Amino acid sequence: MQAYWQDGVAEMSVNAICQRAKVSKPSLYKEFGNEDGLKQAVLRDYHAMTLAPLLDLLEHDQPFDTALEALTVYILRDHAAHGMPNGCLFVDMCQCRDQLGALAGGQVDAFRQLSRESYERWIDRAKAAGQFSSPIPAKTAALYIDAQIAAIMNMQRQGVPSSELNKVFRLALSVLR
Amino acid sequence: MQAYWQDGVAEMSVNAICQRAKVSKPSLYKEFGNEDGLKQAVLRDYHAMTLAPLLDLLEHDQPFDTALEALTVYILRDHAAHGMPNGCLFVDMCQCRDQLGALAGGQVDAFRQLSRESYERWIDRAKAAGQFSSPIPAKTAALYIDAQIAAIMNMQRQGVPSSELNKVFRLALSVLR
DNA sequence: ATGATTAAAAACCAGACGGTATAAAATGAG
DNA sequence: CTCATTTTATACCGTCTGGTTTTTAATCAT
Repeated sequence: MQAYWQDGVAEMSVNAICQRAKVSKPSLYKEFGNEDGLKQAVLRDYHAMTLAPLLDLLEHDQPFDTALEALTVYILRDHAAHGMPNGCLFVDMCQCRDQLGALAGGQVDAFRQLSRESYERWIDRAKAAGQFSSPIPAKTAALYIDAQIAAIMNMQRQGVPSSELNKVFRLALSVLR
Repeated sequence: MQAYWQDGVAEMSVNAICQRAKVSKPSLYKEFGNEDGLKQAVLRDYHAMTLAPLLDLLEHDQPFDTALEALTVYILRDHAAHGMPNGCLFVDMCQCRDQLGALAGGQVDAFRQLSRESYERWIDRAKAAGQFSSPIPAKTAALYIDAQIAAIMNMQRQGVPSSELNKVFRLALSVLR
């Protein structure tokens, strides 16, 4: 996961993974079957570690603005300070989805749909509670949030300073308040 | 260009390009030197055809809102209706920049910087003319616009319907008015 | 029609890829 | 200690990659 996250899924070969993890190739293939299986396993771990906590923020029974601020803080948190590479492995996998096999590719699709549905339900609940007054359709807002997060992660990996990321992301989300 | 645009730069090999263009491999290498040179040439053509006209919209001496609307229309125009593949070849190349050689990679960097500078100058001019009242720094706004365009192009390639792209993009730009 | 020039087709090259078989080394039970 | 099992390292396989060489075909001025 570390290798894929840091250097990009498209850049890491199975050989390089084995070398870096100090694991023999047969061992890797016994554990994961093939490259596709490895990527799927990595993506599942990454989701549980990084994406699920984000979606979980939205499930707590808190005011929309509070949840939105929590999401903002989570997205903009300093990766390096937590020993994480910059960028988002999931966003990276979405972007090279065509290069993925059936397992990892399907997993990407599933997680993407899950995220968008979570955002949409969240917005719907906020609307029902009268905390989301704008006439933006929930589906559109969900797509919008998803796109903004991906955009920030892309910029983070490109090396845009976090002060700029802060301004851009808060600017983007200001339209939802 | 068509091949890279349609199938993704990371997916197209030199062999596949030759086959598709019905050109012999030695001819291609005589013309472009190597794969990196081919990609650079493609990117230059793509920029002249698709990116430069966009940046050119901003240079006309028209009110900020008018230019913003022209930009919106240009970004949201129907690719299929003009015989173009969905998505943006430049955005694709930015995202797999690490897989590019020195020539194409440098060209990507140059064009990216050029775009952001154009946006920034445009905002600065609008501010000076009193047509951009919000306190957003020009640099941040430039980064923001760049990110929004890339996000729309990514969604377009993912197959998000254009009606949704319209709503999302106009929502994103509404913060600049 | 012929001979020089150019382009294309095909085969070829070394290296890297994903994936596997085989042989050596480490491990654990009796 | 010994034998059976498992893990590892190494070498290997076929295929594909970017890139070249060689041979064949087409062009064209004379």
